[in-house]
Amino acid sequence: MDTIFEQAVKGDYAIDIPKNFDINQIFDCGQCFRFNRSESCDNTYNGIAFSKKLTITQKDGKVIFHNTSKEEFEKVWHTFFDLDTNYADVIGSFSDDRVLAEASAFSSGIRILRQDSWEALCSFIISQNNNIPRIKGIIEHMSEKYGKPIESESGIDGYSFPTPKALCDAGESGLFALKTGFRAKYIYDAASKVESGEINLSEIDKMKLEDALPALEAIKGVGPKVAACTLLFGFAKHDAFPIDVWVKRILSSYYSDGASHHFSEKNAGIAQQYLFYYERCKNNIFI
DNA sequence: GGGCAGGTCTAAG
DNA sequence: CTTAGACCTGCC
Repeated sequence: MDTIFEQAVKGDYAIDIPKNFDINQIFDCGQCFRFNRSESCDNTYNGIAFSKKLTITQKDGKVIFHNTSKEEFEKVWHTFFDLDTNYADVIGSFSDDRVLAEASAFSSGIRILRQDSWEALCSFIISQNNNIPRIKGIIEHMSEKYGKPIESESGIDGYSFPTPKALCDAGESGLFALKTGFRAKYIYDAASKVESGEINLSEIDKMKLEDALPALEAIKGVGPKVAACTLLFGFAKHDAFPIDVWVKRILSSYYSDGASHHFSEKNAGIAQQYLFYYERCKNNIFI
């Protein structure tokens, strides 16, 4: 029932592979939790973003957006895959740093997805002190229970990520029932503050990084790392620089001066993602 | 089976 | 301002 053709067929939309585009790196580098490698088709991922189901294949010089119109590609996926950013230029700007240059070369197919800001906020709250399989499981169950079904001729393709209101209505107990553990009260606080307008995500979108970080950190359970991830992956603020255990390890082992002047620049977040992916692959952590 | 996972909160110095 | 412990749960 889940069979799809790897080649473009009627109803699909195909483009030439953009520079610096590798779906395996894009979806396995840990930035996004709702896309999964297809078990039946090579170089194919299935996922949901912005209340739409996408099956995507990268093959024979093409990227195929299955069952997708040109209009939907231009309206949703062009932006989602950040196709207007020139990653070769970004990588070029890292060439003076030996470690970063090596990590960039290794990870050159990564693009920072422009995900929905609310979904990114929730997802990275859930990610704290947690592992990827469980994070994905919680998000899927949360969507099934509190999201809306995404319908097609073949039935229900999946569920959209729940709105802030839906998670408010679920209540802390409803969220705890999803096995979110101590994060339930954090997710509830985020949902309440966004739903009430105390936190305004479109205002945060307009803010400079230095203002946006503390604005998000007003939410319980949102610290510097979750705030930076939210801004990098949910607001496309490429200067946000999340420091997790892996990046911390790189910083302490290769930048013994402690200072990380390279990482306060405008594309520090992209640098972070290259370093993160590079370090995890070197340590055989397959996401 | 037990440690650990893309952290953050809280309570103390 | 810096630093231990605790924390839900279920992978590895």
